Amino acid sequence: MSQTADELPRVLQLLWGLEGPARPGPKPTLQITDIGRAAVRLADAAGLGAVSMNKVAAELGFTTMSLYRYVDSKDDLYVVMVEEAFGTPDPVDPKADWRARITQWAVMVRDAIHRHPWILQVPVFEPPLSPKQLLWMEEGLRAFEGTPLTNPDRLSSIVLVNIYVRGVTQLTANLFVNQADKTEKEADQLYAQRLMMLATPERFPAIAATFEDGTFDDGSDFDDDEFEFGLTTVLDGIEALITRRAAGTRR
Amino acid sequence: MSQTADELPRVLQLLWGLEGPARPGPKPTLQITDIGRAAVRLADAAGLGAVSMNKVAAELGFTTMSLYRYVDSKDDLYVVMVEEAFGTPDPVDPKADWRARITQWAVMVRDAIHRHPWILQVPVFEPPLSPKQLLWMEEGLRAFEGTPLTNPDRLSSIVLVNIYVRGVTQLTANLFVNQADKTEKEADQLYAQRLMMLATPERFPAIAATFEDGTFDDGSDFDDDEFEFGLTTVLDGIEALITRRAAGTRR
DNA sequence: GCTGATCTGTGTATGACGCACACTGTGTGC
DNA sequence: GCACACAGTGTGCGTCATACACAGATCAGC
Repeated sequence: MSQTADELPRVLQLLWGLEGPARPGPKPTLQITDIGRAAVRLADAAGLGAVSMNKVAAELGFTTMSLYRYVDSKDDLYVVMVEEAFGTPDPVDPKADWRARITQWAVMVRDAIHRHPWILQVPVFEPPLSPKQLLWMEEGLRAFEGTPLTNPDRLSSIVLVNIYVRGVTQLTANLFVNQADKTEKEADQLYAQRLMMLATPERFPAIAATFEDGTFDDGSDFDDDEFEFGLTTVLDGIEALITRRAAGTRR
Repeated sequence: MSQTADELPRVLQLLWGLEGPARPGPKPTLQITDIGRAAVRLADAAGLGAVSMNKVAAELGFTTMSLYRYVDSKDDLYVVMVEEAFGTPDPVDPKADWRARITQWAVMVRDAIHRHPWILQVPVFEPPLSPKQLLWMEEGLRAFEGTPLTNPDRLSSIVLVNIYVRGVTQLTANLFVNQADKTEKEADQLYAQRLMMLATPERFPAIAATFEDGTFDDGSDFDDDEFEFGLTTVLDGIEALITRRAAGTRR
């Protein structure tokens, strides 16, 4: 039933600073954050594909296998990288209303991803348990303080916002994760060209109708517009729930 | 400016059936869908990690390198796999209202992912251009017929729904993608235990408050509830937009 | 029906990768 | 002062994506 610290995966123990009692033998030279930082440096410079145990170790002046003293697998390395890349969230403005607070939180998440676009390529196997990820979650939940939302409501809502931000950022940012030899604009134009060639009005009337009036090639900031559109929509949905809860409705 | 078929990546040419003029030399033995089906079989049986060029080729009785006659890279193989895995969407019910239609569409997407959970692990580099992906998009757009939403509204909305379904399914389904040696329930319980151990009320009051009243261990169908909660919220947000558009507001 | 261009599928090879394992030397707690 | 647990090393294995040269098959054009 109860759970003790030493049953945790080693990575989580290290990230949470849960050292066991003092033991004989040499002390570790590295800190897990050193490894994370080195890996993040590589990923920022050349994408997630450039991160290998070998390269990270070399970056630190160690051998490949030494990393396995800190990290049980490459997936664990990813956990450390994400932890490092997201960093600590700024506290949401306590004086603002919930919409402004959630927006602030969503923008922070998006900015973090923009700083480290490879985050979206990291394969996810488990829900987060690392300290900074939980801090982000905590901060997100706090943004709903003062609303009539129940605790499960708040959890589901912040999860929804998080899902949205990740998803839309993946959609709008994946092109500049890609290769550096194409600008985002060029990639967009190429896509629009191909889409209009393939999605013929006969077989795909709705798609064709959507794109024929130049939705794609207006110069406006498509990414920001799309981000705001979806966020507004999600917030409107949450607002509807808040209204219902304020009226005392259960469903 | 204009785009011709032969500038398309080979995979797209094959998926769209855009054969060039007849040329000398032997005709291909395989069809691109054969490759997709074989790869999907492997992924369904043992996860995306079990898909290698080698194994797919062996499954078909060919050599590894033969696949490169059809597919330029492993990423292209992924495209073919996703195309095969999603299949053709059922048409949405034209008599239902837009909420029912979108819900139907969202459930279809979710079901497809549930049938092939590895879909969520496939790295995404480009927006989709394959025929069946466009068919899903077309069908989603058609679900908004009869609403006062503009074409860009509809595109953004269906993108939002798609983002949501993928995201929430990843969150609720990633555990059964994982290893077969843990049931989903066990994994959930382990997670809840660890979360309650790590997210102490002093440092993480909001998280602790959310989980202390047993949000996680009620036996109810957490996945379905969460899916419905978010979808309802998203649809409520879109409904707010529809109301605004019906009132003739531009913003 | 011949011919030659051209394509399909094969065989071999390469460099990178994650990681298992046995080992060495070190420095700490007793 | 000493034993020994542990940090970091070196080597090696199996797997992977994919480059490249090649052999044989096959069809278009004459």
